[in-house]
Amino acid sequence: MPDLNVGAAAAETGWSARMLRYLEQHGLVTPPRSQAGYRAYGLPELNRLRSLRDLRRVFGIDPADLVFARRLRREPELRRAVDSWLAAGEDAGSWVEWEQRKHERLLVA
Amino acid sequence: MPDLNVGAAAAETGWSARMLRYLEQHGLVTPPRSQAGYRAYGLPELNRLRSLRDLRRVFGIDPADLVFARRLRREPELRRAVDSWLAAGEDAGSWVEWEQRKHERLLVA
DNA sequence: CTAACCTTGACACATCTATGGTAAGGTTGG
DNA sequence: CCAACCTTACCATAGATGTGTCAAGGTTAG
Repeated sequence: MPDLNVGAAAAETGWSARMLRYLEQHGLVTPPRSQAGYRAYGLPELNRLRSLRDLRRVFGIDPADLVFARRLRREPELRRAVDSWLAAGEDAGSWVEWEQRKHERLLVA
Repeated sequence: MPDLNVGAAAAETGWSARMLRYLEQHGLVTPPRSQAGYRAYGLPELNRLRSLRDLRRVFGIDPADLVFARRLRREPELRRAVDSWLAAGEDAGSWVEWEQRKHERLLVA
């Protein structure tokens, strides 16, 4: 099976040609180009498009989420910051939070 | 220092009272409530609000990003799916992709 | 009791996202 | 050479997000 142009790839994967260009613009699926500049979707890109569609259907995630998830894995500082921020929120009732709060507890009670 | 009401916490952290309620609505900073239902921001919440402000300033992330990052760490299936989808995209020029593409390469060339 | 808080809920609005369409022009295959 | 693709670059728009403000009513401190 040869590479597909944007229209054929759209028909094949259930996206619109417009969205294929949109996804490329955001770096999510970037097919190589023919010499004339035509997008050439091969097996890797087609699989990527299909699984992206599944991700959306199953988990309800949108392209912006993927873009952010990519930032998380490309920027270790961001990842660490976000991760520790979230971790601090999961410890409701933890020892640290209890220690931090007990003063106010006394004052409020 | 006793707990702060929403207005005082806003003044203290640089957010607006409106945004504090908004952040609570999305589960990002959820202070305990007084008996009358007043939000009571203690040290943990104030720190959380300040660091959230820093996260935004330094990395340009918005609340929606945090909400999604929280989904990533709470839903292992989602995390695995997103992670492997992204991993598949980072291997431009990898062996797997080269293997997958060489057929089309031949046909297109 | 009153002023100054707080509560929820609603309306408003700018901005961004996701998507479609359309126009002007290049490429390709019969 | 012509039909049917493709390209980029716009304009439009429905829905979501982020934020302010206001109204009707409860709470609290002096």
